[in-house]
Amino acid sequence: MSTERGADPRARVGAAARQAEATKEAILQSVARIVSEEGADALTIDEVAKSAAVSKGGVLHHFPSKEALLLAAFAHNLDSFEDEVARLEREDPDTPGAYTRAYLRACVECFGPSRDDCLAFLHQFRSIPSTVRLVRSYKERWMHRVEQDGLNPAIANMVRYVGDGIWLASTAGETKPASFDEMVERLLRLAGAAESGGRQDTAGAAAMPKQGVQNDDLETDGR
Amino acid sequence: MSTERGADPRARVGAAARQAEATKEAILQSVARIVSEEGADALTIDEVAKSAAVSKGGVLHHFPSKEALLLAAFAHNLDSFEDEVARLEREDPDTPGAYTRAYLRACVECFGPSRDDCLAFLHQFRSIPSTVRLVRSYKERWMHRVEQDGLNPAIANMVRYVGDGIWLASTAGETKPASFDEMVERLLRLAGAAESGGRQDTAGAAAMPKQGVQNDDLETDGR
DNA sequence: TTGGACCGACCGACTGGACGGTTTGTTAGC
DNA sequence: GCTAACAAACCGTCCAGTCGGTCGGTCCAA
Repeated sequence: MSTERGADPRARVGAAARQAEATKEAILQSVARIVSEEGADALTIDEVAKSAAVSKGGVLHHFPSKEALLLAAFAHNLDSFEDEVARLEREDPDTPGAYTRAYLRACVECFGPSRDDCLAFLHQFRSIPSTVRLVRSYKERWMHRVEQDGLNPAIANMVRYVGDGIWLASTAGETKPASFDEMVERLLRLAGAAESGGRQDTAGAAAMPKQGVQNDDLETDGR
Repeated sequence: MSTERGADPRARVGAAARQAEATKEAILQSVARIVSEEGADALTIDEVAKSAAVSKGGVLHHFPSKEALLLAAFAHNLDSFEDEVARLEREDPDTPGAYTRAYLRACVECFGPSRDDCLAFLHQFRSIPSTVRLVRSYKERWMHRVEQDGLNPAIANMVRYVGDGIWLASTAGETKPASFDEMVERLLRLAGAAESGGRQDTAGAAAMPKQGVQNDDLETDGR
């Protein structure tokens, strides 16, 4: 879990600092809960404050604007998704396509109870440039990982699109169709057979660092 | 094209009525344009009115609320997508999977210039019940068509998820990855080979009528 | 055919509420 | 006592929806 938001230079400690960190976490969880249970339109700062048992000023203290709040929550969501993919990848033997299979399995989990974590931030894609950038960097990490995965990129892309489609369906309230499991099985088999185009060079693995919330343009803490 | 919005009982004629219909069409097109070019947040009634060269009162005259306007535009969008699928299906020999292949091809077109028509109405899914119902009826029509398609439902579902994923990627501003065409080819082949579970009975084809904008709960015209 | 009654299409100023953000205060840890 | 972590009242803007009104067709009786 990447709850520690990347080594703050002026690392603070103490009871107060820990309390503040807990408050931030509560705020982010409230955002996720509201969006998933009541829809994106219900996401107001006042509502977040009430849900997190903090005042409006408290929310604005940690996240200087609603945009910053959205961005942080979005990043938090993407991070935990990537953590989950990484966890699933570790459970799978190191054959070509391991990452892609883990990615698919993580997407499938969206239909379970953890669906509440799937934030419906789509509506912000176009209007918030920083969100667009965040999604782009997320996709670049994905491409980077796929490159090392030694799988036919056409298959990897297919899996990604299916994953996005599953996510979309789940946020729209759909339930699993009868043939769902068979479909997943088929895809896993596709991603399991080393169709490959030959393993690309694996040098520079993990060369692309995870960015998390740290964005150049939008500080999420203090001023 | 289903531009004729289902036989109005008290069928009016005359120049005024035609003008009114043209105005409604202009309003709906403005909604589509604004959402695709400026994002869902920029969609205000004032903006729609300005773009359609109509007054705010004029917009509200045809669509009694913003919700009704959104619903009508969404239905309009879904309708034209289904029209496109139907057109593509007619160009494909009548083998099992014809519908599914047409569906995929229609989704692929989202990456082209017609992407502007892909309304980003997702953000309304949860908050507007009538929209949820609309999407559900749309999916039921899809299921109905797939049933007649004589294809393995797992494949059909896979294609649908990929289509949704493509749509999602396009609204997020992504471009086609290098392996895109190969992926589509693979899927088309999957949907072309009659993996089947045997053709289901074809009786009652088109038994499920298209609903279009006519909803029980939300009139879009008059008062 | 014409004139008046009627109606739908459309206009635009106005209102009331919601909501993002600011400012000023208060408390507690270091 | 200085600063971070909040609280709470407050402000300004934006925006959906209302409402009184205008204008051009349409219809029908004389």
